[in-house]
Amino acid sequence: MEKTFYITTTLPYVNADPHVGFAMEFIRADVVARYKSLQGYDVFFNTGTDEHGNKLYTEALKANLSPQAYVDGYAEKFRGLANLLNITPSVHFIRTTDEHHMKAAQVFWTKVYDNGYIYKKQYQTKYCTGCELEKTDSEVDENDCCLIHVGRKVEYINEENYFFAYSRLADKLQTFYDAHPTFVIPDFRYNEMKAFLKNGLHDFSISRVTEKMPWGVPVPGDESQVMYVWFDALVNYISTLGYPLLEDDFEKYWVRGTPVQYCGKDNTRQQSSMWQAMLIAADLPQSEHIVVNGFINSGGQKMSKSIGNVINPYDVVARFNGVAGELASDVLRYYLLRHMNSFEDSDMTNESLDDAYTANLCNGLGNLTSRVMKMVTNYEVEYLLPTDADLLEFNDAVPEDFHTKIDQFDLKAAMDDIWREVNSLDWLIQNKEPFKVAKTDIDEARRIVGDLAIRLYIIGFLLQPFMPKTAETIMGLVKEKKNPEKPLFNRRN
RNA sequence: GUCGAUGUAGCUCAGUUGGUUAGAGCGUAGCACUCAUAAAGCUAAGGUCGGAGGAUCGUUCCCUCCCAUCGACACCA
Repeated sequence: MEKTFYITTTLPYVNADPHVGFAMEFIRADVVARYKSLQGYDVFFNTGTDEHGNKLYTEALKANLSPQAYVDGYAEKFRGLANLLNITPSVHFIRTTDEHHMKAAQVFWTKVYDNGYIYKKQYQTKYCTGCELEKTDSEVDENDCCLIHVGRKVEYINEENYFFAYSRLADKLQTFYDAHPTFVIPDFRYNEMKAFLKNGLHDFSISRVTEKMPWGVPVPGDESQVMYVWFDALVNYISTLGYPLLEDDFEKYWVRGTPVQYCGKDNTRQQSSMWQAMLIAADLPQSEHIVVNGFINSGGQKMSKSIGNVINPYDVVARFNGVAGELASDVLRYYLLRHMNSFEDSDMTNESLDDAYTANLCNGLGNLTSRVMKMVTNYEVEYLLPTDADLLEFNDAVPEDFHTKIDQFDLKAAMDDIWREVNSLDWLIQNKEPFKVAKTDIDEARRIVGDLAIRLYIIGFLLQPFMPKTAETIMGLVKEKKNPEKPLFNRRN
């Protein structure tokens, strides 16, 4: 039976331009997807956009647009990210406003309802007459006063909502956690989830009154309610696989494909607890791993428009177009993959990006390629390259633990391995001085340079999932024994 | 407040089941080479390993307390 693999990002909520934090998540998932493809897996890679809910509804009204038109505009911006970041072209892009998804969400709801995990209950919402808005618990102080209108107590409004019987799934969730010690990665996030579960689960509301907020998936059999956006959005991870159909792609990728879900740390609970409980309630198998990313700050502060430190992925790629040409997307990929911590919060600035570019791409990888290939062409060196099959195995040509690091989603550590190899090739050239040897013993020089070329090829090979275009360029040059016509990465002025 | 982390060279971080001079990359200064994108290589400067106690022959690495920073503690996609 063929090996299958499933990986998905979270679906970003489309109330703002694509954030570099999501670009990082998207790139990481892409690296794993590409890596698994190289390993011979049949890979299903999912991403998309989350497009329902109150926030988008009110924003659309403000912009004088229909909600659909409003989210259509954003969906394109997010879809464009795939091109910008050179994401593998076979990526599936699902929108929660897709007709199939909405139907799937309704079937999912019905299944959970039939299993007895959805019930109707009076729900008390908080309403600030100053803001003329409903308030959540985090938007009021301990005396139930609005944080914006200080001292003004909110009013309580009773409405009927559907609730999800989360609390009744605690035991099953606990059993699942106990049996899967690496379910959430990294483990400190898993510990948070275990503590959360231990503190006890409360049922939560999963619908809204249509009259107030119609922008959602209608609750099956009750036109007066729409699903709360969380409930509908989470179902995308399986609706993209054809759910409610349980054969074909669903069986192939969800059941057999060890589903991996990437998310940001603000999504840990939704992915690793609530969604898993929902799956149990619908009699469906759990995810295999939830991989949680940290946030990207800039200059030690959270990115925000008012501080003016927001870094837009489109701007970054545009900025490197002039010096790196079609490899510009790889510059951003390189930086986010190697210079951001694999699991914890990281800091990104244009200065550190420029430093990393100059040090490791211009002076490192790019320069190494030039110096090796120049000698290959000058001395007319011949060599035999290893096969893909050789390189996919654990062998001497591949850094120890390289594959393990990727399997554990520590992509930064794997990148560090590759650059250790770049550095050691530079050191080798300096140490063996083939350019001097060539003057007295051309055969020996060819032997040294041939070895360098093979090792450069391996660097290109290993780099494929991380920096696809750069990898392809390097492997092509070594294969064809050609000197690059121009530097891979030009220096910035 | 409760629980959990983190605090190591200018910056980003690694590290030791406790044992002679604490590591890497980037940055800085000097030397030197020419295959290469004035790149690469070598050398150097720079740290009381957050603070205070304790256990130990001995700890940055164990225990206690304190300080600082951060995260989780649910209806914020």
